[in-house]
Amino acid sequence: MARAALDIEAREGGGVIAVERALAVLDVFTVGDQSLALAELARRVALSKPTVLRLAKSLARSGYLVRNDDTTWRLGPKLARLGMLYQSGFQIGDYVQPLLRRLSQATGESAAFYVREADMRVCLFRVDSPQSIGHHARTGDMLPLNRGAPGHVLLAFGGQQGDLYEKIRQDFAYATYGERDPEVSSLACPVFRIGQQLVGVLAVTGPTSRFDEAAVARHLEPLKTIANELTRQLGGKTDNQNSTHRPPIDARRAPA
Amino acid sequence: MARAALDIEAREGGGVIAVERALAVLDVFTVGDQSLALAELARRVALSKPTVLRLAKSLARSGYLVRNDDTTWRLGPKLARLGMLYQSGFQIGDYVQPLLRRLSQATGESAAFYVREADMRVCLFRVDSPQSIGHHARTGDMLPLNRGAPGHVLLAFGGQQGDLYEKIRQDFAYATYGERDPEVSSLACPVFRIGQQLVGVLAVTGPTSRFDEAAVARHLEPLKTIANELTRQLGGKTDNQNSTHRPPIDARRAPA
DNA sequence: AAATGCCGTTACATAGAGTGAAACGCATGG
DNA sequence: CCATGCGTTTCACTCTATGTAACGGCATTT
Repeated sequence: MARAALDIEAREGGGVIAVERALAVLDVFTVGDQSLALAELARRVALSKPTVLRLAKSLARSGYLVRNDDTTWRLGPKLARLGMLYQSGFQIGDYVQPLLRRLSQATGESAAFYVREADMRVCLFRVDSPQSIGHHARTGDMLPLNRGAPGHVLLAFGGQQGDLYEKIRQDFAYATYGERDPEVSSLACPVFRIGQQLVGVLAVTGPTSRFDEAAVARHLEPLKTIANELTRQLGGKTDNQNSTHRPPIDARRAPA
Repeated sequence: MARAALDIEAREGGGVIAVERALAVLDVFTVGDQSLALAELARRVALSKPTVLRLAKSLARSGYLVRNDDTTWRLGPKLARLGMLYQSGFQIGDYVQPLLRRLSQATGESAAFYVREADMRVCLFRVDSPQSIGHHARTGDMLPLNRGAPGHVLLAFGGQQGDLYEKIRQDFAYATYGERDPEVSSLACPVFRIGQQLVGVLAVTGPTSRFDEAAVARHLEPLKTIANELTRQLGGKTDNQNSTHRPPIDARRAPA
């Protein structure tokens, strides 16, 4: 038997080992690999080939993998369906997507919408700028909360303690310059729904090379305007100001 | 033990029962249900509550489900990531999406791109018209090949026999009026890549009420123009005509 | 107040499912 | 022509996955 650490965790966590192994097979697919051979899958998940073959067969029978004619495997269409269902469960796509397009057009940069998911942030929607370059976050990407402007804003309006987060709660905005990825900088604003509950953050993202403080100052107004519009559409109250001026201290928002 | 028919199939197919059961748990989520209770999941997959609880725990540990504070379950962010990877594996999104927007704008209807996946067609990309109404296909939806214009066109250029398909191969287009869903009509054109290999079909879709033969005649030219442009971008050869006139018989395309 | 029903969860004994080593035939390439 | 690596099948063994039963909590009903 394998006795891998992950198996023990699965069992002790009250889970099913075979299931987590199968999901691990899906997880080894990354942006680079369109199709993977059985032996390659087995190597990446550190399981025997017969075991991975059985798991892959079951994944394929359910539409989560597809077996190519050359016996390699690729991800299956069921994942697209469920990915859309995950997205649409938030019931904000109809509002967010058009505004992302406007935001991208107004700033000339890429625009994205992030939600918090446990101790991570997920890029729920994204509109690429025509001049988009390099390695940026894609829809569905999971990134850390403590790196990058969107993450910090999510933390701030999730009630995080600290001077930095106090300041973000006052400004209703935050910018980072190459913090998570040296080549990527971003500016983010919170979005609320009815009851002033945090829904997520709207962000403008661009390459650090052209995304300096002057650019941030330029992008702040359209971002705030559109974030406020989104907040209004979702039933939340706006912060009554969308200029680039330092906002007055606003105590309406209480940490959770 | 359960001895369900699906379990026997899984085993005899050389698969892993527990895995297919877990995937069945994901499959019970549909557009309506944002979050589901454990008991409801157990009912839908016809398994005992302890079993489903263990499966759900494993699904959640891997990010395929999320446990809400009220102990209900919803789909997890990993599905969005893998759904995007499935899409991007086709390496056509950068070309298709802008053209779908143009097509939707030119016709005033929704536009979609379908690919064949075994004996089904999958809506790989979709751009909703501003006047979109009712129940239409969504990105990731799996639909039958033998119902609806996109399905028939995929069959035709997949080499299907029959007078109907011979005609579609001549016209490079086909329209259906409420065939799959009485309220939905559509017009579809094939798209090819290098070597004249079928990539998928471009389609215009609208409510049957306003999608009559006159509308199809109006939409045919922009659809063909944009389908040809896409084919050109993907390295395929176009059919040398994009008018609404009956095309001459063209024998370049051989059934697979 | 008591009772009922349904929820999510835990414990446990048992059946049998999942497992990997070994061996197979088949390409591929040195 | 051998060597290597591929996908696949077989098979005996172990331990995993399973459902029943029972628990406590929470509404709603009686």
